[in-house]
Formats: sequence, structure tokens, C-alpha cells
Amino acid sequence: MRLYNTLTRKLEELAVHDNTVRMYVCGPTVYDLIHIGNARPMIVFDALRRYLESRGYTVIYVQNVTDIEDKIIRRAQEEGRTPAEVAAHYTEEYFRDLAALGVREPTHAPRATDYVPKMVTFIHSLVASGHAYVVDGDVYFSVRSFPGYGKLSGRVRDDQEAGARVEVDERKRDPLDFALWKKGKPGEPTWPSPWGEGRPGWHTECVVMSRDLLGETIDIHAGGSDLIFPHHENELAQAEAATGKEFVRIWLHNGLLTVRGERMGKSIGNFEYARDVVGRYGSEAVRYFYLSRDWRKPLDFSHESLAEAKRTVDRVYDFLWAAEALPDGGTPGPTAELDALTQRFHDALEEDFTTPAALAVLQEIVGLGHRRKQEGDVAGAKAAAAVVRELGASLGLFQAGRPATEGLAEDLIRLLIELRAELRTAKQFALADRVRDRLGELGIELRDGPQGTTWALRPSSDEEAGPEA
RNA sequence: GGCGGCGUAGCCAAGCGGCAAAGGCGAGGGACUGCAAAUCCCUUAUUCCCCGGUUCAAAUCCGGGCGCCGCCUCCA
Repeated sequence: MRLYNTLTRKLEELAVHDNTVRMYVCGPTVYDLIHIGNARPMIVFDALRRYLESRGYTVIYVQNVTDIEDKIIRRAQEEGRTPAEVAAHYTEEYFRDLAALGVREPTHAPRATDYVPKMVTFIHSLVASGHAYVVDGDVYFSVRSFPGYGKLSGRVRDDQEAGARVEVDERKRDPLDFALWKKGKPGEPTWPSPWGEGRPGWHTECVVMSRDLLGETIDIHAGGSDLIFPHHENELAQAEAATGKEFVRIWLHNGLLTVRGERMGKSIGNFEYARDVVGRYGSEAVRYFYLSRDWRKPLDFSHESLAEAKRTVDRVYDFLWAAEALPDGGTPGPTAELDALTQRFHDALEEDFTTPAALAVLQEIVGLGHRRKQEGDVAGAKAAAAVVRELGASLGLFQAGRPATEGLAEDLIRLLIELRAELRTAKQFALADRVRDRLGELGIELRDGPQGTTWALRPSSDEEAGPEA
């Protein structure tokens, strides 16, 4: 499979030697609920993970939880809680949201606070090797010490007008130097270190966790395109300065979610919480919505688009459930057409994981299935449904069974009672009686009274009498 | 200002040098239906933001415009 590597700006073969893909996807800072834009990398890279697994790879999928960071501290102060409480709360909510989105849990979900000692050791080694320096309890990475700095984001140091929008910290040797360790302020959570009490900077945790759980060189490191600079640039610099080895083989960056062309963001206020959107349209509609657009391109959010995605998903299920409910019939006909479509599906994904093209193929298979069903080719229709199930599974779609009808029964009974009342009004007693008799045969007794009709289950069947353990 | 991306039908969206341009939504016509819904069939871009160029051949490559967006500060 080939994927577009941000570092080289080219499509590159995902070369895996031991059949295991080691991938790391940047996770959330747990200071608030995630919004639907935050969910894009979770869904897209979950789909990639599933697809790789469907192709026979073993995937070790790591996603961190940043549970110590400025925003968490600020939030805690606002709410009068401890940062640890805030982080614990939103971590739990985060995993709740992931589950609601149909995203599988990562193989490992390390917390930054569990890695502080290892980060201290790592930073210490950078100081020892001259890649970092200590200033009054803070530790900075020296970008000048790493000649490759800027290679991921395509930035040359001299191009940068650092300080244009932020005041330059006079203590830094270079404006682009960034904090590896921050000296603790009163009231903030701190950990011990050789440079005094403090806490780690954001850019270090991913490097240390990634190395700890996946090794010095990993296959894929992924995240939103807004993380390319400075976050991933800084990670790369630290990791390669420390080991002298390639940190990441392929960097993947998804496009951002926009609203009327403008980036969805917490600070802009144009966001919707992921759980609200999932609650309204369902997780599969959200997934279909995301996969219907190339993962690298920006995608515009609108309720119309989500509604359309939901309709599309519903119609695929209409076909699946109808085809699967057909009685088994006949021998399956020639599979050439289905085979060709299946091939096209894989071709689309093997070339930069082009999910929109793959979904288009899925639509063609559904159309083919409908046609076969209409022609009376039951086996052909079922074969098409089976392929949709199989290919859908490789992206995390179309695995639901027919919804249970519990709760529907009562509504249907009320509906029949209503219709029967109208029949009685119209003096269509024969039909009205038939409704009552047929319901009676089903164990539902109608009782006409002055206040209208009520009903009761007649405990006649033994399913009700069966002793429950 | 620097770096990167995008511009394909009414809308969404593949295609990235060679079948008069996938797929979905919407719209129109037909089949089916008591009427619908669903489904099926047909139609809906001779053309890919504009202008040049390369080529036997360009939506696809090159140059120049125009428009939109992201990053350069925490951000998926």
C-alpha cells in the first residue's frame, strides 16, 4: 500500500518487514469534550488501522492522552478542581465518545503523567549530548543543534519571522527553541527533576511514549495537519537528535474540518461536540461522511451533509437486510463482476487510502445487488450483500444487524387499536372483530371500556411461565 | 512576508498524460403501484477557474494570472 508522506511529499510504499505496522496517532488534551472536528483523525486512522488488519497486518496502535498541559491547569483553576480531576474526568468522557463513534480502543493509550520519569531521563540525555540547555529551571531544545530542523514542515529557520506574533523569550538561544521542561509555578502540579520541580513540555511526551511502546523507528505517525508545525517538527528533532536514527517512516496528516470554509475550532466557537453529532446522525453516518472525502483534504461540515450521509448509510442497510432476509436460493452465478468491483475497491485503498473512490465502488456493488434481486437472482443478490459486508468491515462500516423490534410491539398494538376504533365508528364490524380476534390469537386481549380500549397480554404461552434462573 | 494545499455538473466528490470525465445527492422522464414509498431503466459536465506553453494526445505536465483555505501562537 502506498501513502502520502508529509516528510517527502510523495507517495511511498508502506514497507513492513515483520508483518506488523507500528502506528502512533496523536491523541487529545483532556481539558474538554472533543468536538466533531477532533474526531476526524480518530475515525480516519481507525479506518486505516482496520483496513491494514483486513489485509493481514498486525497493527500496534498507540494513542496518547495528554493529561498535563496548560489548558488543563487553566480549566482546573476555572472550575475549582485539581488538574488531575479535570484530566480524569475528560479522559473518561473521551473514551466514551470514541466508543460512541465506533472507534476501536488503541492497543496502548499511555498517559503523559505516567511517563514523567521517562521523559526526565530522555530530556537529561538531550542536555548531556548538547541538544538542550538549562535556563533557570527550564530546559529548552536547541534547534541549531539539529541540522535537520525544519525538514518536516518545509521551514527554513531563516525564513521564519519568529517573534512576529509572540514576544521572543530572551533566554532562548534561538527564537524557535522550545521548552522540553517547564519550571513549576506555585499551585501547579510538578514532578521532581535534576533541574528542579516542574513539568514536561507537550512536544516530548509523544517521542518518549512512542519509543517506549513501539521502538526507535516507527512505521506511521499521524495527526491533524495543524500539528505539522511546530508539534511534529519538534518531536522529530528531539527523537532524531537523541537516537541519530529515523524516527518515523511515514508521516500522515489529515485535512481539517471546516465550517463554511473556515476551520472548526474551539477558539472560533464554530464547533459542535462529537457526541451531539453522533447522537443526531449515528456513528456510521459520521464515519461515512468522513470517508467520503479524501483524508488529506479539508472537509466542510454541515448538517445537510451529515443528513445525506445518514440517508446513504440507511439505504445500504435497506439492501443488506432485504437481501439477507431472502430465502436461500440457487447456486451463485458467475462472480466476475463482483470480483472486478472488489479489485477496484482495493485498488482505490492501496493507492493512498482513497476512501471516497472505495465507497463509490461499494455503491456500485449495492446497485448490482439490487438489480440481481429484481431479476430474481437471489444467490447473486446475497453474494453482493456478502461482499458489501466484507469490504465494509475493512473500513468499519455496515456491520449492523437488523435492529431489534423491541418496543415496537406496543406502538403497533396501539396503532391497531386506533384503526379498529375507526372501523367501529364506520360500522365495519366484521373487520374490527377480525383485528380483535387476530390479536387474541397472538395473546393480546383487547378490552373495550367507556374510556376507550386497553390491552393486556394473556399469559398463555410457556415462555412467560418458564422459571428464570 | 515564508511554507503548504485546493479550485471537476445545481450540490458533494473520484480521476493526476491516452476509452467523447467514477460514485452519491438533487432534478426530469419511464417501469412498477389503487395512490405512495422503496427499487429498476433512461436523461442531467464534448468538458474540468482563466491565459499561454510542452505533447500525436492534458482535467491531468510546465509558466503566468485569479479566487479560496491551512500552518507560521495552543489547536485534530
